Amino acid sequence: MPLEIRPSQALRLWRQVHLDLVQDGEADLSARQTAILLTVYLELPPHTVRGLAKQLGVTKPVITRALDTLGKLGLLARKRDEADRRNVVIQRTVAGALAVERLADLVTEHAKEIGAS
Amino acid sequence: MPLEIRPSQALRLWRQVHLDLVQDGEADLSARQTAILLTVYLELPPHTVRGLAKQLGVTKPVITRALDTLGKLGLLARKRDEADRRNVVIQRTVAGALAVERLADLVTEHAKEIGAS
DNA sequence: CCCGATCGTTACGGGTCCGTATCATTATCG
DNA sequence: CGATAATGATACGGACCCGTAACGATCGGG
Repeated sequence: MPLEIRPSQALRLWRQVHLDLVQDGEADLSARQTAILLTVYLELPPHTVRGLAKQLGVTKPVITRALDTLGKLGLLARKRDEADRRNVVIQRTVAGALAVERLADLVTEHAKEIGAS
Repeated sequence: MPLEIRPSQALRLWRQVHLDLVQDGEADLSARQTAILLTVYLELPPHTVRGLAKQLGVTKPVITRALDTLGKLGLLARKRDEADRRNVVIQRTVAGALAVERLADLVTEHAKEIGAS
């Protein structure tokens, strides 16, 4: 069964969630960083710099820098692939999992409130 | 009727929309910038720097800088308030309205696909 | 009129990020 | 072997953004 949502509801949901993220002092992630974070947490491993760059349609340095920042925030971790030492595997972290879970709660919560529009 | 969505669906929706925004070469807006943009387009005018700062729980320079960028992108416009010339009124633009509309379509479209999970 | 309050902007030092080009490291295959 | 390919990181000049503090412009009340 498809998820029914009207454009006006979609926008209100989008705004409310972003408002909460800002107000709660969460890290001010860009769309790119968010896309990377969620891809790592939702798609099956392994995740590499090259793979992410291809999926997002951006260059490799963009991914490297985003990983620098997300790593500094503790939301993701890098590990050398021992099988092929050219590769770097991007891994999840406890803090990252919590942040993603929190985002999911935020969305579902605001979705409930948005019923009547 | 409340909008029913499960956490796993919420995350998939969030990822898909962000992925589209990145892939389509849209401006890489931060959470703060998105919150400002949607607030201006969804809430009743007038919008001022001070009012936005209070709503988002950030300082005034944050709003000023975000308006610099969003203005440069053509998504918002500034105008001096002639009644009280200390104030600046933030206004919508055609390009901004289109971008917001496009975001709404993106969300509703992906919501439809996400039914079975 | 003038003095305090209010508004948005700017200055500052420091961090992040951009795209392009180049790099070192590692793997692969003739 | 050695040459080539592939991966992720780095250098670069330039742009953006941060938080704190100060600023000029404007309004309003005594």
